This record gives sequence, structure tokens and C-alpha cells, in this order.
Amino acid sequence: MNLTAPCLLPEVARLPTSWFARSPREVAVDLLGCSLVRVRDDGAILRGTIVETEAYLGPRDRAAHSFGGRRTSRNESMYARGGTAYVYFTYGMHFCFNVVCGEIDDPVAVLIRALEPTHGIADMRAARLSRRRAAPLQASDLCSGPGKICQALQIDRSLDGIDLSSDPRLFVTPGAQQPGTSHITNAARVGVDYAGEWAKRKLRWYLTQSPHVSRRGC
DNA sequence: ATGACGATTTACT
DNA sequence: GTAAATCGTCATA
Repeated sequence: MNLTAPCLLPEVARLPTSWFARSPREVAVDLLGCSLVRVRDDGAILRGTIVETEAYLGPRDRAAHSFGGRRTSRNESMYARGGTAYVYFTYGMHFCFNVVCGEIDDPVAVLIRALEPTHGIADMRAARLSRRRAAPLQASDLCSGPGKICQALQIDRSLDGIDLSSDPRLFVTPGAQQPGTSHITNAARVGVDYAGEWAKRKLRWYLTQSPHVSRRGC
């Protein structure tokens, strides 16, 4: 046995395509407690526990990029099968990472909004440091928002459309145990005020006690 | 070709 | 609490 080999996660731990081929509501809730794992090209492992998610319900959902069946080069990966990554660029400076759900041509997804960092925290700090900032960030400021996650885990459009069930660079593993319903808060989604009645729908879930969520009590 | 707009984050009052 | 940063994308022309 080669004891010097890096301690990589067993392949069996990775969530398969079939796990994602469900409604985005189910997937959004079940993703809480799972780990998002990023393996960088230099071998560094950046990993955190998912503590906040939002479901986007497709053509009928005014807040979704696929509202009305809109299909462009930007959101093309939403139309791929469940288990595909959808990474988009917004506000001229941020990336956001989604897990596509359901079957092919059903453009539904779950936005990963916050993680509790567990592995590679020093690398996350370095990645989040960038310009402006001088002081080291608190652990709860590393992945407490969809743009922060992508900066900390170095996720960009080069990972858009990849298959999370097979790509070595990015995948999801199950949590030790699923968080109980009593520890989960269900609330309205963030930053979708333009979506009218759909902005009020409670399609966001987060671990109530976690200090790593992007916002509390709304 | 042009203009308006973000599934956000940060700094500042 | 407000506002700036910053630019790819999309609808309109």
C-alpha cells in the first residue's frame, strides 16, 4: 500500500446522476449537509458542507434564467440532464454555481448559496483575499454567498456544463446524515425582487443554526 | 450598434 | 441603512 498517496475520496461517495434527476425542491433540501468538493488542477482540495440552497423551477418561474423557455448560450447547461453544473457570470464580476436537476430539456436547477468550509481553508482565504482586502477573513465570510463560494473554490465558466457525476474537478458527496427538518429554515429567495409573485415563493432552505449562511431571518 | 440589467459583494454613512 | 464596482448578456433596432 502506498501510504504517501493523497487521501482522495472513494469513488463510491460521489452522488450519481440519478440522485440529481429529481425535482429541484427535493434536491435543494437533500443537498443540505452534503459536501461540495473542488479538486484544483494543482491537486489542492477545497471542500465545504452545503448549508444554504435555492430551487429554480424552470419556464414557469419568473426568477429563473430559463423563464418562458429562454435558452441561450449563457444558460444552455440548464437544459442538460440532472447532475450537470450550471455556472453563470453576473454583475460584471461574480460567478454563481448551480446543480442542474431533473431530466434533459427540463431547465430546473438548485443554486448553492453557502458552505461551511471544511477543507482547504487556507487556500480559500488566499483565493478570497485578492485586491482591496488586507486582513484575513473570518471562516464565516469565506463561502457565505454564491459569489463568495465561486471565488473561494475557484469555480468559473470553464466548469460550466461539466458532469458532476464524473468530472474530477468538481463533485458532491453525501453528508454523514441528513439534517432534520426541525433544523432547516424555509424562506423566500434572495435577490429576485424583479420576479413579482415568484419572489415571495419560499424556495430557499438553510440550516437555521449555521453561522455560514448568507443571510439570517428573511 | 446600443442600452439596460443583473440568482452579488463590498465599502461607507 | 445606501451606493459603487464592473461587464457579459440579451432584447431592441
